[in-house]
Amino acid sequence: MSSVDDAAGEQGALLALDDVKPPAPRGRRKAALGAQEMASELPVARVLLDLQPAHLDREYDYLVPASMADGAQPGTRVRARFGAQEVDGFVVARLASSEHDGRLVPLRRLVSAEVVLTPPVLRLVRAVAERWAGTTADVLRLAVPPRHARTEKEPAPDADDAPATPAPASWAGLWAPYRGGEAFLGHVARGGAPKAVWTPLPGLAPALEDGGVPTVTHWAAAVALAARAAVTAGRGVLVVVPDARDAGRVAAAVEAAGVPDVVRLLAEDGPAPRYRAFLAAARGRARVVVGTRAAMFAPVADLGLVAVWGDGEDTLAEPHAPYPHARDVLALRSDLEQAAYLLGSPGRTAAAQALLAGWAHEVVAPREVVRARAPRVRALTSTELAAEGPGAAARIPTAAWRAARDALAHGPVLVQVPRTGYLPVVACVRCRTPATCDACHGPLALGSGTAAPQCRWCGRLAAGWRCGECGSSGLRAVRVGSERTAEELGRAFPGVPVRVSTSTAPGGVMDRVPGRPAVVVATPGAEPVADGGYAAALLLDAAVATAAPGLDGATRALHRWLAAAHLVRPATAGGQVLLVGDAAPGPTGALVRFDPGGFADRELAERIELALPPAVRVAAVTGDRASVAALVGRVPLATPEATLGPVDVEQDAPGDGSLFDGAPVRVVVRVPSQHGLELARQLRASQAVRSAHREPGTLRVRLDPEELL
DNA sequence: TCACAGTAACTC
DNA sequence: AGTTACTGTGAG
Repeated sequence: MSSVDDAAGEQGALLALDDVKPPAPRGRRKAALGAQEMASELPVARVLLDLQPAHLDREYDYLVPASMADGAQPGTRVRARFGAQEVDGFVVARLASSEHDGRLVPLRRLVSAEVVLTPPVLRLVRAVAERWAGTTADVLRLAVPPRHARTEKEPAPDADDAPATPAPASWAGLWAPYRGGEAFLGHVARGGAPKAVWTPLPGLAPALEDGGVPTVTHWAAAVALAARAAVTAGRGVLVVVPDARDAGRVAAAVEAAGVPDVVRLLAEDGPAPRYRAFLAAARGRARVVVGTRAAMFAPVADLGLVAVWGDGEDTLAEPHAPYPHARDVLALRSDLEQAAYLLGSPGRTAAAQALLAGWAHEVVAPREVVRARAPRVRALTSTELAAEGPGAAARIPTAAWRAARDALAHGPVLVQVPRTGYLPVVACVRCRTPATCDACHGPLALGSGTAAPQCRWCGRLAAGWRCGECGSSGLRAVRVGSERTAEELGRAFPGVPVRVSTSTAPGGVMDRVPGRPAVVVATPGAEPVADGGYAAALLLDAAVATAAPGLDGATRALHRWLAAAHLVRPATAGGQVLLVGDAAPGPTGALVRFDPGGFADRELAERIELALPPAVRVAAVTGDRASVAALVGRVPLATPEATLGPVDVEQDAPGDGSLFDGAPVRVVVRVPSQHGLELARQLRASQAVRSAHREPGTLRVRLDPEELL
């Protein structure tokens, strides 16, 4: 036994018996062997360790060496011995004594004296782990970014004590058209914690007097005013958005609204800027944090408002265990920290609608206001076009070409295409069997050159492809991508610039385009804002959008269409939206009426009827058959009536074939919402048993799975 | 009688 | 997870 352990052992015994005595070094022997002195005040640190196994998910007590007495405060990063290994952790409390009745071992190292895990965030982390049946360590990894030592040592930037400047006069009254809008804002300004699900009006905010900020969307300006209200009340603000572009837009709007100390927190900026922004929040310098998903855990001090923009975008769903969704994490957080909650989106998910059942208020504008601000929307379905003759069945029917041409005389035209690429999905020309890769069975796509089809999963070229069913070597397009669409539009409108805004386009995703005539081809979520608004938008391949598998296909499609429609001028200014292709009637009608709330209301009613989420709480357990059975077998709430499956699931994502040992199956456990937390607890307990017993195989437990069926 | 594998327990 | 302590059966 090492000298350190020896000393600690005696210290531990002392601690276990009576209250801690300052650990006076007793005897030459220990001093000679290098025993450490322990802190004289609060010599015990309770630590959350970064341990993977579920059954180790609890706190452990360590002795605090005298050298760390001041530094190892709650919230700091430490390293400690755990069994034979040394692991990272966070101090969560300093105590006079421990309840542990074994020996205590001293902390090994104070990694940094920076307090990075604040008490409110710790409470949130615990609540998220519980609610999504995950481990605290997993959630901590999402909540606290990796340390960047150099950034930590940087001198604090000169405190620009820029006082808040007045809000732009032209933005006054942005919330006035909404029922409950001014009330919400006032409540926030008085330091209250109202909760709102908000359907913003489309279009752009009034231009600023000083012209300092170009084209700000109405929603971003409205969010900025809400942030300003909370800051006025002396509290902090957190805004979570789907991507960096939106973060830039909101941050610019908040600054334009005269609010100082705005910080962007984006994972994609890289470790140093990310940690810098995180530290600014942790040190209380940032009063408004605008960021993407991971920012939902940002340690904003005295949080007064959390806002989530773009519910319905899949980037708000955390892809790492335990897969919490920003919408729900922030709802939880707003309750835990008595902060206001604002959920806004062009569309509305069933989950957002469910928040209106007793938790949040709906903030929407009356119909006549919506009608006055929205563009005119037409659905060019094939029945509607039947009279038109040959052009009706085309991907872009004659009526759409005509509308685009007319609109181009007045400004830019947005063309939304569901997919990037040229011909991203191809099939056998004769029997229409989808063309797949011989090597990995991934889908084949055709590029714009004359090159051979290429696998979208493994990248292999399929030169000399032949249909596995009929032997034909000819290919036909099943889907047309943004590149090919841009090419067609360029030919159709010679002299008009065609710009492509997609992740794979040469220029990437564009933030903004000028108000001059141009065709702008974009994939959903990548639409640039046009100065002055688009004269028209064409939403192509509508049927593709609503045919997406899963419960949320229609909701998602409607969201994408509305998001594009938001960028178009009002009907009174000639703005027009054309939905092209036969989509499901539900979302089509909702787009024409510009009514995501009504759609979500019907959607939720249907789910209540069918006992589908979010009307019920659902957990999906995926893995090899034996593991799934064992895990679910220990969950009392998983009664036969509450359990669906197991069903075989195919792992269709490229390259995650090795995730599970055997053929994966999935069991779905479905319980009434009020039993949701208990279900999560039971699943967590069962996973702890599983890890303690070292049951073989691989498993994934997911609450509120986004994709079902 | 000792060996070593399979297993149960523990880690502050 | 990583490690150790502890059963049990088997060859010598």
